[in-house]
Amino acid sequence: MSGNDLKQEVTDKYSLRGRVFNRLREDILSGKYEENEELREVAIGEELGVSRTPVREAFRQLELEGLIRIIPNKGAYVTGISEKDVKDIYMIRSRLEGLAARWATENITLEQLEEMEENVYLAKFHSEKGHLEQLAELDNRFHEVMYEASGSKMLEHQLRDFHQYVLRVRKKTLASANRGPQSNLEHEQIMMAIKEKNADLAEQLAHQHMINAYENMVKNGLHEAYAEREKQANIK
Amino acid sequence: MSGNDLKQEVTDKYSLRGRVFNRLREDILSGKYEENEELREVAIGEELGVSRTPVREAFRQLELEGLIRIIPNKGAYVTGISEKDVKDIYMIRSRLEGLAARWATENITLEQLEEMEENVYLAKFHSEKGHLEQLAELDNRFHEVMYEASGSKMLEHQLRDFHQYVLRVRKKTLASANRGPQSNLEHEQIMMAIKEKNADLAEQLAHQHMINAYENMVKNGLHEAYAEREKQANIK
DNA sequence: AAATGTTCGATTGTATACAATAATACATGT
DNA sequence: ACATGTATTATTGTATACAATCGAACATTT
Repeated sequence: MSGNDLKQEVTDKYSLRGRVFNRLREDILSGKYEENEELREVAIGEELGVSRTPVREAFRQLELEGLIRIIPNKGAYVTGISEKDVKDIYMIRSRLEGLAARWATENITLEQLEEMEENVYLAKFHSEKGHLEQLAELDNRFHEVMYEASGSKMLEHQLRDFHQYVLRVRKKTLASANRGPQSNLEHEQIMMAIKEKNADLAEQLAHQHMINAYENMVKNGLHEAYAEREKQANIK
Repeated sequence: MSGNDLKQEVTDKYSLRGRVFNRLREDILSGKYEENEELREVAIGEELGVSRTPVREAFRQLELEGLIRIIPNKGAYVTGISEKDVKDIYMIRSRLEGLAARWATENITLEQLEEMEENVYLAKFHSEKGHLEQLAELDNRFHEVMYEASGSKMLEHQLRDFHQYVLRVRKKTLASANRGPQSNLEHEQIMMAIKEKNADLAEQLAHQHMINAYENMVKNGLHEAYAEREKQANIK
């Protein structure tokens, strides 16, 4: 590896700590633990059949990932993500996706470009057939390829981080069936700009693509999802 | 606190783990431990008078901060930051600084704006007197205020992370005395754009400001600093 | 009854003991 | 001499024991 990441991945999948970390992350992102829920070291340890040590170490990492908040001598609590945070992330991402598109224009390999083209083509097919799952998968993959093509581990990592982080919110809003075709059309335009080596246009399009995605999310009830959450929290 | 950070700060300064973390971070950033140096748990523990447990937990956090790399069952190694990484970070920062300037334009308070004005004024004074240290301090502070004024904890945290990260490189390059006045002039322009509520201009200026800072760094021997480092590594 | 101590249990923080792993040096066989 | 296997040792990984801290319930005082 030539350059080092700003943030390191947790690659150690097979140590107990790694397993605890991955499991907890998944459970938090999937919503198994709800916001502000307290995580107790022994309870988690017993559930996964390990002692407190690896659990504690996993906690420390989850804290830096922003998934839990540790109050010294008190406890670990699942963090929430506010409506404004979501907006901020999308706006930040819009800038960085633009940069990724620019760099991809400069550095993309033939294979990567071909995968992009195929992606757009396949998405068009699944879109017509109404295959939402495949469409979501292709959407993710399109962005992944662009990140890789950017040739910047640094940027790639940042964007992946953000992407994962907002996954929590995606689950709260409706899967928007009607955004599929439009989103794919935008992918196609980005891909074409990259292919034609028009970095300025690629950046601009990728930037707007993310803003459109956010606005679609708002339209599909981001605010309502939060209001609902508020209400339920008050009941308890 | 309304919104949560994407990445949490390590606030726990008074636990042993917090102290180990902060100490190690400082030592790595200051260059006490060189690139690829192995950090042994017992050795660090003895040096700071603590057992392995808090050291290990600090290690796990430093890994996610990207300052060390842990290879399972093997060891913890101080990570380097490549020449390309530095460039990437500056380019990413340029985008995000631009966004921060935009949001600052929308959200800045009177107090914050006044601090910016005072900052620029003071910097002009110290620049004429050749007070490099105060100038560097004011430079940092200018950006800090802008981050705060952006009103986005998310963005603020990202930018602070990047800023800290490149501090390691700053030490390798010369302090550029002649950039001072130009940099402050750019600050003034950014401040004026914010004051006049011209968000587009503020974003554009802040963006360019960071690119200029990077190019100045290159001119002042970033590449040479790396070449020198290569050479020394080969000798060993 | 309200405010203030106080005790006790639960939980986190740290140290230490033990297990697993990896690297090194050495021995052995070809 | 080279390759391969093996013992040794240093180091990390995990479990557990003990200390410190916090909070809730109860007791005490006014």
